[in-house]
Amino acid sequence: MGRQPCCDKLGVKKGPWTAEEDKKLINFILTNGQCCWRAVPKLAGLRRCGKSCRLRWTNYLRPDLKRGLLTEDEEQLVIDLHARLGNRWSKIAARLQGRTDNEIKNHWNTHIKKKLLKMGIDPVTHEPLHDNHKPKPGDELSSSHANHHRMPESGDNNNSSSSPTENCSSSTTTTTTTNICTDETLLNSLWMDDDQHPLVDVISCNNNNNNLLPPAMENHGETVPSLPSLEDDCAFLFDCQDFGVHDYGLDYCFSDINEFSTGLNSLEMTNKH
DNA sequence: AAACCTGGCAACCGCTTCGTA
DNA sequence: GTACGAAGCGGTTGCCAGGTT
Repeated sequence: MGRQPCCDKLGVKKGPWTAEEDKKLINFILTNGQCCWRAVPKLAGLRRCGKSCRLRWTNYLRPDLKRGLLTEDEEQLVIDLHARLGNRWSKIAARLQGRTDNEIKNHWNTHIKKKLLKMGIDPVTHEPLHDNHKPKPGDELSSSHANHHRMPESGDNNNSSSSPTENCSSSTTTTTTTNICTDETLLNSLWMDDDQHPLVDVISCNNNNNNLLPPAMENHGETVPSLPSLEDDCAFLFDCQDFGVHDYGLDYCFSDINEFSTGLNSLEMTNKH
C-alpha cells in the first residue's frame, strides 16, 4: 500500500529553523499544548511539516532540555544502558533527564564510540576487541569525514597508545560551551513575548537542571530506575509556582490544576525536610 | 590568506509501531 | 481481522565552525 507523505511536500519549508519560526512554534505549544502534530504547522502559521515541528520541539525548543556535553555520569549511564538496550536511543534518552534521543545518538557516534574503541571495547557488543581489530588506513580513528558518516560497525582500531581518557571531547568543549551560550541567548530571546517578558524562565531551569514540563509531557511516564530523586524530577514545579503556570500558559500541562497544587504542596512538605 | 580537512550537530528520510474506525 | 493515518524511532545526510596545511 503506497505510503502517504507525512505532509504536503509542496510549499513545505525545509532546512534550519529561523528564530521567527521557533517563536511561532513555542507560542503555539504554550497556548495549545502538544496536540496533533500534523495540524500544528497549519494552526501555528508555519510552512513546515508536522514531523519537523515535533522534532524541533522535542530536540531543541523543549524548555526542560539540558544543554552542553553529557557529564561523566551521564556518559557512563548511556554506556551501561546501551549495553543492555542497544541502539534504542529513545529508551536510553528516557532515562536521562533533559536529554533527547537525537542528542544521545549524536554523542554516542561522535564521542563515546571513539572512546570505547580507544579503550579496546567494541561499541556494538561491549566486549573487548580482538587482536585482528588493528587500526587500518581509512578506519574510524584515522578518520575521514565519509568514514565517520558511514559509521563502520566492525569495531576496528585498538589504539593502545592513547590513554582511555584522551578523547576527542576535550577538544570540542570550548566550542560547544560557546555554542551553548549562543543558544541560550537565542533561546532566551525566543522565550520572550513580544514585550520582552519571559514566557518561561528557561535559563534558570536549565542551569538548575530542573525541568519545566511535567513528567507526563516527557517520556511516556516510563519507570525510571537509578534516576534523579523525586525532588529533582519535580523541581520544575517550584519554578512553575514561582512564575505562575497560568501566566506562562503552562496550565495545559496539567489535566487538573488541583492535582498540580496538591503535588506542589506535598513536594513543599518533602522539601522542608 | 586561502584552500582543504575534520568533527559535531541539527534536521531530514523512511520504516515501524500504535491507535482507531 | 484489516486498513489506514498519525506519531515515534533510528539511520543518515548536509551544513558549518574550527583546525591544519
